[in-house]
Amino acid sequence: MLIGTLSERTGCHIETIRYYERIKLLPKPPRSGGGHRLYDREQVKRLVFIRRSRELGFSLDEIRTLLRLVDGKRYTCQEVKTITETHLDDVKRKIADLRRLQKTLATISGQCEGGLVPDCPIIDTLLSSR
Amino acid sequence: MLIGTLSERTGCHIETIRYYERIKLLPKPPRSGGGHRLYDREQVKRLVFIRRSRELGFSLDEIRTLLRLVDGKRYTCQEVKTITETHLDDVKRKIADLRRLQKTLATISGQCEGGLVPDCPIIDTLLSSR
DNA sequence: GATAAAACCTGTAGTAGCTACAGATGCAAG
DNA sequence: CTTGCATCTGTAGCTACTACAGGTTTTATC
Repeated sequence: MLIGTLSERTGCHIETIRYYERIKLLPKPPRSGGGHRLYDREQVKRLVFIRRSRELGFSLDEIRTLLRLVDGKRYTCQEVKTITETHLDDVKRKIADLRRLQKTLATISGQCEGGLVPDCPIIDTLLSSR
Repeated sequence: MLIGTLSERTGCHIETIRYYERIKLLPKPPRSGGGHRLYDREQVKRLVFIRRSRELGFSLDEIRTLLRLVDGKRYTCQEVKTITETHLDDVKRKIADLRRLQKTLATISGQCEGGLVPDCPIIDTLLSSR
């Protein structure tokens, strides 16, 4: 299987696949006589794992750790669960931060009538130190 | 006022101030005989504006636009309000995305008992293409 | 006036996670 | 044999900073 096929089957861009190889998330694949990368079904599985994890917001570093656990086959549920829950806490914190932002933005946006005058309560808010 | 003082008064790191100058968010300040940057109160105001906008999640590009409007003094409330509301929509979208993530993560984390067996429902989820 | 310490200077490289080239090959079909 | 697509390597770009290294200026103390 050539890189283009792997790309289609996983939904990862070709450049991304080569990038993952460079940073050692994917092993160096064997090559054809002309130097083209050759992949098998095992690599499809691995790349789908990576992609799925990215969709869930795991960092490449967290994914590297997960893959090491899976590769070593000596992982315990506890290790995996800990990584997941740490990440979940991150997500929760981000949501809380964004909610606060949303509130402030809605407030200052609501104060502005969108008229033609160059005296804008939004700008005023941004200019005042707090 | 030297860069260290500006830094203290605005809460921006010195490196960040120089960075903002490099990318033309801040104008090049006059220099002392020895080449040190000299700032006045006007620049404190401008930098506070930038900082406050960053805290609200505006990108440097959005801030550049806001500053251009303020600098030109020919902005209307409508222009400012549009930028703010576009940004607010962004924030709302991010919150929605993260909520979905949170749900999925909580679900898969809940399926896992955290035992010692190397058969983990989290890993299983990540390995399956959907 | 000498000296030491703090603050400042420039320029460059690193961070995350890709994406986008340029310019050179490999390979298959007509 | 040539056209055209896929692939190759290597490098630079993106956001918004941060962190040096190695040098100079300013300020404080003696």
